[in-house]
Amino acid sequence: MRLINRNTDYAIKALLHIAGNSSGRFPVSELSDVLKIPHPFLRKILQVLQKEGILLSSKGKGGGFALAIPPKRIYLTDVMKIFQGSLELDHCLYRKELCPDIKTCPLRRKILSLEKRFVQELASITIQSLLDDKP
Amino acid sequence: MRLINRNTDYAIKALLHIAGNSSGRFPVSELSDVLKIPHPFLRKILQVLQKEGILLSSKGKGGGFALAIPPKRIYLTDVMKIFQGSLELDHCLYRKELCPDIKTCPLRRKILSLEKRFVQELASITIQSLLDDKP
DNA sequence: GTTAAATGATACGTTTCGAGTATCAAATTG
DNA sequence: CAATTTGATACTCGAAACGTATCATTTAAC
Ligand code: FES
Ligand code: FES
Repeated sequence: MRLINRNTDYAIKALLHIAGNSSGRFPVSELSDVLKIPHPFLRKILQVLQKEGILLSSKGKGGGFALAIPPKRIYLTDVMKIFQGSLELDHCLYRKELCPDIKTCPLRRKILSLEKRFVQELASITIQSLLDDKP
Repeated sequence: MRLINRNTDYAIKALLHIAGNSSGRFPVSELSDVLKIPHPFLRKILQVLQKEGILLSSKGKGGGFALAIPPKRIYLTDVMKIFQGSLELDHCLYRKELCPDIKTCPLRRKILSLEKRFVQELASITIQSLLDDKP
């Protein structure tokens, strides 16, 4: 099962690098170098994080990206939502509204309850907590 | 997030139908009719379940599929493994063996522990337990 | 002010994979 | 034999994931 896609993973890695090194601005060139992520791809990702208010950016020489909010307030689930959409563990193939079985589907009830707890646990992970875990 | 794909879902629905109606053999034609699943697609799915020892099959007139083992012993996670591969919530994009960060990746540890509990809970679901839930 | 280095915006290409179809062969029943 | 069923397997199609390319804009340093 794919829990986390590349966009999210790269985003988290970039955020960890920025949060873990308190210099001012990090240009994409530095990040893509250190993290071995294709430059234009990472750039697109960071631009999204900027639009979403997680990163600040400045153009021109000496520019780059910096955190817009403290690592404690950057949640893994936020990043996942940005790059992967809803976190619901959608077992149902049809769009929920259209599913002919939604009333009777026995899988649905079971999974909804498991889902809730799982997402709650996921939601406790922040950039800060990931940093704290590092050796 | 896609927890369950179409193969798995269709497989579960077919298994529920078979388990819930104690006639002898269920030809694909009947199942695909009742469950509104394209005939050749469902057929392929049931053939896999047969190979995996979950269904019995017999050819020819009056043939079809029947459970090979009791509903209590058919686990959702077994079906998921068959059609979706490993249940690991693989956050890592690279194949595990090749991932350059596998030692240091802070996401990995966090997610592995959440994963364990989640899969354990999933693993409690069987065809029988789904049947019992039905109204 | 010119130039180099950076991001903003956005369009495009490529690969992968999920979902479903098509076909022929083999078995079973009557 | 004829009809009905599964076995095996190759193929198509479309969407989504993944990644590239390009041009415009801003900024700092010289
Ligand atoms: S198949 Fe749609 S809710 Fe279960
Ligand atoms: S990125 Fe490979 S283990 Fe985390």
